[in-house]
Amino acid sequence: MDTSEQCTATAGHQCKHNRSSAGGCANCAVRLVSVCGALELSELEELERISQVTAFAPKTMLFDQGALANNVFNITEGVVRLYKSLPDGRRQIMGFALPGDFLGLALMDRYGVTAEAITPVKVCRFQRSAFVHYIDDKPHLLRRLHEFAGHELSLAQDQMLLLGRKTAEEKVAAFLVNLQARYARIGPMSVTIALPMGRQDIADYLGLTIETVSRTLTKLAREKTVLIVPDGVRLLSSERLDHLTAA
Amino acid sequence: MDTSEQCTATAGHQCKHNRSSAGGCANCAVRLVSVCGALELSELEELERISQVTAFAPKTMLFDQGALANNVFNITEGVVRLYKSLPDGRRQIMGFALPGDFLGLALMDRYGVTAEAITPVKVCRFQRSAFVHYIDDKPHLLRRLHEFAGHELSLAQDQMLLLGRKTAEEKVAAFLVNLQARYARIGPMSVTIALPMGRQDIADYLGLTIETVSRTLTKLAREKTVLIVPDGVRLLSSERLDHLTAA
DNA sequence: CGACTGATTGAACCAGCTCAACTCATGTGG
DNA sequence: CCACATGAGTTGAGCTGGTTCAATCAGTCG
Repeated sequence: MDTSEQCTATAGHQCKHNRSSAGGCANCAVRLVSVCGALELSELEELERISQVTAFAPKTMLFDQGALANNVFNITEGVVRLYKSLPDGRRQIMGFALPGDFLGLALMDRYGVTAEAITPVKVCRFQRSAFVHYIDDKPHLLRRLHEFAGHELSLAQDQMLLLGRKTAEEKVAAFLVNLQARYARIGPMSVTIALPMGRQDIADYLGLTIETVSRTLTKLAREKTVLIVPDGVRLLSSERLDHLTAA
Repeated sequence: MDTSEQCTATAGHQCKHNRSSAGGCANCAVRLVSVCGALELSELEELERISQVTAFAPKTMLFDQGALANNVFNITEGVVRLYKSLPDGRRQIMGFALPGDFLGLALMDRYGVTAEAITPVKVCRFQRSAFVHYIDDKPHLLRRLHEFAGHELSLAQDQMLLLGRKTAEEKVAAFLVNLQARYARIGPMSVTIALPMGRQDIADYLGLTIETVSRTLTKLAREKTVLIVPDGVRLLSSERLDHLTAA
């Protein structure tokens, strides 16, 4: 597997200040839902100067568990999986990062997880040192980062409850409902949920095996709770799903 | 069960400015490992003015999942369990808070978990609004809070890996080793680990049943990896435990 | 002493896992 | 255009780690 970053020193010039959606941060589609939403236009320009738009192909690594955290990232397009691995290959996916999500929130000196692109991904990348310095005299941005961290922590606790105490069916239902809600934050509300990640990723996120995920989805489809479509799922009975999710 | 707070409006006068270890914050045993460690002496005095030392008896509730987060807490003595419950009674303990730990770190408007004293507990309690105001012009304290939140998040991720992918034996071993490390931060390093929480609490923390926890401890004891003592465990083979924890 | 609470142990069970076969696209090169 | 890999997903059949249910044990308190 290609584990190198795209658009590094050798390729950086291709990307710098070359925003995907022309107009830079001010026109960024995910600005308001991202940490940048806390910034004034003048501050945005300053931030833009230390940012670097970078693209990652599917299955390439943004950063590796345990490596020095030289960069922090704001995702603008695509989906990233964040995971920890055990020496024998067991893997737990901590979450799927979507556009608007910030990677490196904790600002710690080493990455706690590995991040890999699932789809083609675009990010705003910042040198951590530059970003930390930028924050220094912007307590409102630090507050925003802290809010995001608090939200992450809350999600992590929900996930602990899920992993420790829920059944396979409840896990899969919660996964679908939560993903729907997250998509709704960055795009139109829809009952058709794209699943860019494979079944193995879903399994490693829910603490199940790929077979159990497959069987559970089939079961939900048999009872007309969902309809399985190519690369996604349509939620037919939110009622049933909500019941499974809450319980 | 008594779910009322000790030392509230009716009893507050008994506690206010009546530090357990005389001398107030400046002499606080856990100050340096707590969020207060980031403060100057003059700032400490100001903080002390908005704090209220409060005691909780075992099995009393500090706050309830979903309630308005009117207070934040800094634990100075005792052990607190933090958990989420499902409507049918299933419970997941998110963590055990020890002296030096801060509750309400995320500063969100509602508590995400329930907090209950396991042992007799003493805390410094702050009105959240007063605490947030106090922070306003102290970015170094906010940075400290953010560091703590990042650490919490990292622990939560370790716990997700544990819950999703580890065996009962690995879970119990990790629990003991981690608890040993946390005790060592606030007291002398020791191979004898107090277990103030019951087996059911350990089970609900590790995503197991009480019987499996008991059987696993018995197994570790049979093979001389640990020695079970009243209200605790002595770690006999850190080597074996570390091996189980890493794997 | 009896009553109660927490912990341990045993035995049967089962949700989810393992192993294996099969399906269904998608791709590829002869 | 077809033969044939290749990879992701599904399905089946049997197994097992951990649960469930139940009995026993060990303190502790009144």
